[in-house]
Amino acid sequence: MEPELIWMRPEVSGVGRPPSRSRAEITEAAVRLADRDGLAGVSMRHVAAELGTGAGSLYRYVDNRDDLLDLMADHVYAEFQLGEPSGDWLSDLVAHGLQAREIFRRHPWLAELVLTRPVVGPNGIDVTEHFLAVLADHPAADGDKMVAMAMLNSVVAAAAQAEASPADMLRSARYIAHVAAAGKHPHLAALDLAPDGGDPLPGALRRILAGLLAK
Amino acid sequence: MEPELIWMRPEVSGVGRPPSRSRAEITEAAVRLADRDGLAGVSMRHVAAELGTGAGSLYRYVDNRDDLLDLMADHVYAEFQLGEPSGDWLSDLVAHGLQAREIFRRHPWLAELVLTRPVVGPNGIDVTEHFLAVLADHPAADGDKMVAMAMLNSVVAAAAQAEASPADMLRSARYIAHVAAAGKHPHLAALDLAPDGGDPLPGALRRILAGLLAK
DNA sequence: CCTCGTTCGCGAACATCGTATGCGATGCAG
DNA sequence: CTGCATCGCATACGATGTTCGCGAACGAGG
Repeated sequence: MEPELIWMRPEVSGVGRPPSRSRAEITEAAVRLADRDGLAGVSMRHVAAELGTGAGSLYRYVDNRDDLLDLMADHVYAEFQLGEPSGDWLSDLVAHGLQAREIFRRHPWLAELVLTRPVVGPNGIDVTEHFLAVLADHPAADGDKMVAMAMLNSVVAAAAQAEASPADMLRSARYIAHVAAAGKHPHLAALDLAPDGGDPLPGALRRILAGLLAK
Repeated sequence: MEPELIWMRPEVSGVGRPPSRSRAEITEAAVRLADRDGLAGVSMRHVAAELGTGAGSLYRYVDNRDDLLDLMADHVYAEFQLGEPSGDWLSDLVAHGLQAREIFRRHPWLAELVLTRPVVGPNGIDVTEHFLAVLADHPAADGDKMVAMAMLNSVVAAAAQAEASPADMLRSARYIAHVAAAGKHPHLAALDLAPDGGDPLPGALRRILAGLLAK
């Protein structure tokens, strides 16, 4: 009956026997495990084993598995290096997106998490604040800025996911080639997606952000 | 050892006892169930029960649960009404996005699915072909068109998800208000997201697409 | 019409999962 | 030193995805 985000609930109760572990410790173990075995490997039992404790004990720190996933996503968001805005908001945001890709590369499980749920822990909030700070002098409406941030995240996450599971991409490409060969989808058959060398992401982010936040 | 999409695998084998059900029948049962109980309610056992059969029997039609989810997503994509391009690509794409929202509203489980995996079944392919047809005369690069399509999907799916689970939105908003009150996030505290009446999505889609596909 | 080969439907089984509960141990406040 | 709230843990429960083996069902070939 407490539908509050986990960060709204106090970690220590103050009275009674003090806990032997912390949320941070559990989160780190879960992240370590996800980095090694993927999101599916993050079961309550495995996390508990990683900490040398029992599965049920985790529920003293976390209401359910979703809480743990929230903690994990926000935890790795601490890896963002949030510098001072340079005055060139476009370059700053593109750099921010590239930084996000590095984090997604270090933690391949993060993309799926970010696409499904919003990251609104302390670190997620700091990232949002930084994003808004970069755009502080931009005339766009606040709503549009938030949309731009969400789309920057989505694009980078989607790119990271494609990068992380090339087998799935090939499967889709094989099927598309198959139906294109049938001849009933001329535009699809005429698709030319060959990258012209180099990293396509920076240019894509530039165009997307410039388009979205055009004056 | 057959890493092909389910639509590449033949449904009927031609020899031996013929199956008593079809992929379509199973997919419809799964969709019906998801509409009623959400994605979590779509378990192999429940789907089987809906069809009056055993859980193991489904594996004659589908390799695993993910295959079934692929089938479901593509199945509801048949609800798209793909008319002839009007010549005004922007209006056509906005209308397409609003149509997508209607589908997401009818099938609240679809948003999560679309955000996680690409929809590349027969109907998904048709939708893509239609999207490209609308943009046939547009000078943008093919890659940019595909990015635009992905982002249109993401935005609508995200909006639909927010619409479908207002409780989660309120939880996040409550937390954000809490940290904003602490005073260390001035830009966040100054956020003004009040909608100025009316449906904000059409305008947002217009701006996004116009920005993305600007000449 | 009968037989053969193959596939089907199904029930049982297996490993694993998230989660609830009860109990003895623990450590701080007074 | 005592009281007591909280802790850690073992156990248990229901449900999940998936595999396997069996007998029944069906179409094709003779």
